[in-house]
Amino acid sequence: MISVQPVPMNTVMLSDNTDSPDRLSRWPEVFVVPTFSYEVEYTLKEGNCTFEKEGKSLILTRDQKHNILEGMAAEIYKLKAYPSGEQIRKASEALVTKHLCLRERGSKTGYDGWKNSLCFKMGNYRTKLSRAGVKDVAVNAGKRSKSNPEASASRSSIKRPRRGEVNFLPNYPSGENKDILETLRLAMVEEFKKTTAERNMILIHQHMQRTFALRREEIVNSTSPIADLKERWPALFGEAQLYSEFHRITNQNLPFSFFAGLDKYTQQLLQLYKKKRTGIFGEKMANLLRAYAEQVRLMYNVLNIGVSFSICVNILTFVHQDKNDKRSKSSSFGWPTTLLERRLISSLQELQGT
DNA sequence: CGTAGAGCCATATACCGCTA
DNA sequence: TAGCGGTATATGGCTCTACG
Repeated sequence: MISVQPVPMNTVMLSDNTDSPDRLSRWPEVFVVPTFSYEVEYTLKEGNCTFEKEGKSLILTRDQKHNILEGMAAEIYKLKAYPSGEQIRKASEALVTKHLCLRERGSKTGYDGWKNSLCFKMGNYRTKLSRAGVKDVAVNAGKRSKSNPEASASRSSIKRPRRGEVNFLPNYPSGENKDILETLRLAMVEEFKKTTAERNMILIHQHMQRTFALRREEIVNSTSPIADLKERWPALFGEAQLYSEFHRITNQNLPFSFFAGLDKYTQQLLQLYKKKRTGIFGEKMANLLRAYAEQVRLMYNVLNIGVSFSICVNILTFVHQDKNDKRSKSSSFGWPTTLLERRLISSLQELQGT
């Protein structure tokens, strides 16, 4: 069972200071096609008119196609250095949806060719960026080949970007270098030698933000044991910073997404519990529901924002009713009725109704 | 106008992690 | 452990540009 200690929303959590690229959003539901060069935009505008009138697709010159692919690649790279096939498919679909004249007649979807071209383009684009020294792609480049047989094999001893790791290996923030960031790291280690009451948590949070690139570099490039990591980055193992770091890497709020995921299974959980309330299983379920309810209540109370309404209502009202049922049978469920609880249930039900 | 060089797209191949 | 899928890299072919 996780213990939720929410991160105050007025922290700097959403403003990563990680340079190049600032991946502050996850892959969108609908990919936003960028604006291309003036010449290409004009040609597309004309082409779209012709397509609407005569149904003719546009024939692009080499440079025009290059401009489109380059623009698309740059836009995709802002979101992810290594997009999945599905993500490239979505981008291609968005492209031919916005510019109907780019729809291919030969393919079933109308964008199979674009998808293929974008796949290759992303590969070439990564090579280009890697040669320019962009870290999150350069880390995987320069591996063994016919001309370079002595080099280590690709993908060996390297932590690859996982699904959801949108900020895999960011460059240092502009104006910062390793020495400056190392000084900040040491300052944090010093802070952690103080007592909890004396510790400057605001300073630690700010330093953790600034040193994100350095930390990622250490984690991605070296396979340091956890003990070393704990020694070098003690703040990382605190609950608030753990959530913040997760957010910095994936742009996702860990506790919220956990509860959102759990939300889907609430009904089944409750039905399961209703069917079997006795024995060890029933006891475990009761404990589980109580703990969830407590966490949800805590989150709602502290953050005062509406997350996971249905789970709140489902669990809290259920536990509340269940407790009353049990009481009527002179068996305490062990759940204290508080003003807060009653206020919360009614306010959640109100919100649910709106 | 012919040619060399550069840049780009696309293909082939090797390698590695993941999974059934 | 074999097969699959994803990635890096080398390279071929094409087009464009600069230059003599």
